[in-house]
Amino acid sequence: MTVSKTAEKSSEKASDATKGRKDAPEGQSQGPAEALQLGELSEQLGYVLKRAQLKVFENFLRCMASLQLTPAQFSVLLLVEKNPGRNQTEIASTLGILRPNFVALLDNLESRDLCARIRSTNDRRSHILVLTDKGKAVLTRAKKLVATKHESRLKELLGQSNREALLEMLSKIANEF
Amino acid sequence: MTVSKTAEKSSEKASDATKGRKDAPEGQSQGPAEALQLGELSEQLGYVLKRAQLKVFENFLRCMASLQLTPAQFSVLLLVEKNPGRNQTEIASTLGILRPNFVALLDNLESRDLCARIRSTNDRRSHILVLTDKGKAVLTRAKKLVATKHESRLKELLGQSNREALLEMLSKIANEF
DNA sequence: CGATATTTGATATGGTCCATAACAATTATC
DNA sequence: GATAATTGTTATGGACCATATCAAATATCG
Repeated sequence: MTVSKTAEKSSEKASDATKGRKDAPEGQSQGPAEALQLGELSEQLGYVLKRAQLKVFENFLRCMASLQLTPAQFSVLLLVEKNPGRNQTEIASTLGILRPNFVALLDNLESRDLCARIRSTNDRRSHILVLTDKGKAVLTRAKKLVATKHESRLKELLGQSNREALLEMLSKIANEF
Repeated sequence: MTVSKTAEKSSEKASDATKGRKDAPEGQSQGPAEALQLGELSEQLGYVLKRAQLKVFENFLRCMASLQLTPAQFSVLLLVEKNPGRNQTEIASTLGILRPNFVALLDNLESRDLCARIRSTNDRRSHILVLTDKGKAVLTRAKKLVATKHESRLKELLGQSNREALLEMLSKIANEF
């Protein structure tokens, strides 16, 4: 597995296909070469899954470039909007983020005035999370960008019914594997 | 998005569902609470994709515990077996691994006598990669483990035809998104 | 041929994300 | 009221990813 993000950044130059290539000079085999055979790799769920995930995140970042939102940040905003009044531990753990790592993420959102921590009066240890007005506005714009530029691309690529089937299968894997 | 691996390590203890919970004590709303609403998050391709990917890798590592092979290492062995005589740059770039990062990965495999670097006689800059006998044997066992414990679980979960459809869609995303 | 550019493997380095331990403040438990 | 547990936080280390740079070897081209 392991698929870096650089992978195919247009590349070309080393893959000119027609380089200076003498015809079988020495003993060492120097066949037509060029493209490698992926073989069983293309049947490995993990390999394909990871490659797809990287591509999707890459595309997501491009779509959100104007709002400067990462997938993680977007998911936090979405979850806080849907579940107002929850504290950091609840939001973080739902997203699978460990509390220590959630601090810097929140610091960022708060410094940009997208999200606010409010000391709970019930339990003065915890911080209630809420979206600021700016946060709500940004999230609204973000949703539109995702819908029109990101998720729409999926439908275009797979078709509506396939898209739903894909999401369902992935959810099943995420929850029951 | 962002889904850590710790996420649900059996957890339970804070989610006892029936803790000491007085009935609406003060002004601050303290409803039944408990489970958060994922909302639109569960419809986000990136979110579900990442969660599924983490689960699959997690399961892969468990299945390969006896052989101590990571997804990345397994993919290298598979690709070297299928494409003997290729150098580091070719193998690495096919997997989307940058050459600098490929060095340590190979060092590991070579130190375990699974893979060997051979100076090419054609081009003495490059290292031809080959599997050692032990590498071939380990890879054979690894394939069996993956087939019987890992990929088999997919069929069990989704069914054969769905599994194929899933791989096809993921490949499409990986290649055309 | 010989000077220059390119390629290959490697090192060093920094960034990001993930995971654990530990702490102060607060709250729960007994 | 003493002890345990929880919350947010800091510090820290590991894994992975990306860039710049290097020496050795090769390719390119005048």
